[in-house]
Amino acid sequence: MESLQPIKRASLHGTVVERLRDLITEGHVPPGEKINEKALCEAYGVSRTPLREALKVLASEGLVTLTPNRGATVAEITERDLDEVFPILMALEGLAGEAACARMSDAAIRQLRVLQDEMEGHYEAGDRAAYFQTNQAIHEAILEGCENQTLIATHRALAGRVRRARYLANMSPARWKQAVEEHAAILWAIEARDGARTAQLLREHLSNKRETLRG
Amino acid sequence: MESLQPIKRASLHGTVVERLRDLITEGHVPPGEKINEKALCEAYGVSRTPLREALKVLASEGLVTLTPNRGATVAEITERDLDEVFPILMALEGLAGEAACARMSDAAIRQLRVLQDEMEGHYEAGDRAAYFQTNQAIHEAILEGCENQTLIATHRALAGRVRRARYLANMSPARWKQAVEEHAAILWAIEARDGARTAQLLREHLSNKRETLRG
DNA sequence: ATAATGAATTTTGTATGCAAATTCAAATCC
DNA sequence: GGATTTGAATTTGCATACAAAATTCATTAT
Repeated sequence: MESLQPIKRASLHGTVVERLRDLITEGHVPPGEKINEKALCEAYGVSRTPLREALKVLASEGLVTLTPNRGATVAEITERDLDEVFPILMALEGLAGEAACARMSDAAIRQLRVLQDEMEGHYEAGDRAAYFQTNQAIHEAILEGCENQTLIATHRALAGRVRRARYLANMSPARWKQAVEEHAAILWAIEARDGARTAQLLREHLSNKRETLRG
Repeated sequence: MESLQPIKRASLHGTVVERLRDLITEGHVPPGEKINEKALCEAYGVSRTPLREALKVLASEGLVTLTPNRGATVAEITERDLDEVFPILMALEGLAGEAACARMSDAAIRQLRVLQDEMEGHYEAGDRAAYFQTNQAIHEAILEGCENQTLIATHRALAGRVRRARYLANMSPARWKQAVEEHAAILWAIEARDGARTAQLLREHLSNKRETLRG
């Protein structure tokens, strides 16, 4: 019975963390931008205490930079950061893909196929925003498939840091086509439950993604 | 000139984060233990504000559990947590070992040899505490060697969660001997700058470590 | 004796207050 | 005119205050 579930009382600081995290990872606040506590407090209608707690958490996630006595800024993403993060994402997604092949239900894999078809539709239509979103959903679904909450959380934190960079990057038509094909191959490997191949393809896919982001 | 370096003004909450993190990862506070804010405030001589900010950060690192309106407890480590964390640590340390082989200076590798000899000395002497500490230092030195700050930070956060478990586990004499031998092999691979082999050996070493913790 | 009730106490979550540091700009000097 | 100084206005960091929730504990009812 749903009515017997514990009522989720969202704490203010928790809500603020989520709102701010979305704001930053979705790219609505440019990197390097100063975060004014007072202004944000008024915008959200909360006092400085929960806001500052949220900023500390986001700083530990690497989304904001805290400078003593100077407050918070949205963290910048350097080329070096991308060089650091992508090898880790490759390792993590490879690991997740391998586990997902072993653990995902057939139904979950069919759902992945639905997403893939949907994404190919966005590609055909040339809808970059929708493509990007479905792409994101596919990567997350594979991660969910590994059923390792720690891996999911670790990946999410790192992926969040570079999501903005991926938003901004506009792929060439050739690269876009290639990316869709890579995704198709990944899905075949998953449907065949070939863990090693899935891992390998995911790593290559991410490696290529890194190259398209290179400035 | 040292006198011209910026004076590092440690923020209170940052200091509290470090102190509390050590307290928990070193196992001085048992998992599940309730964290009383008032008591900790008095012990550290700080007010609740910086302490609570620190707790939020540690919660996002997975070291403490925050329950709405009920405060903080030291996070428990379940077998399932270990099953989740170790595969990730294997992937991360493998990645770090591979990079370290390519990037570490000869001097740094010689320093690693010093640590290895030191650790073998502790093994001969049967000094588990000292062995554990040097062991830790070796793993950290390899991580440092990869020169990937993001990888170092990600690894540190995950390793911190299971450090307590490793403290508690007492290896059998046979397993202890094997662990020392594994470390020797890892160092040979690093000295030969054989990245692939180093990665492989590190993953196996961690996999074995996981097995000794089981039960 | 045990369980249930509810008032007193403690603890938590958020807001506010205050001192120190930083920023910005007008005023000063070269 | 441009650089430098100085002081008011912000802004930050920490402490404290207060309301809501949870816990404790004595009291009552079964």
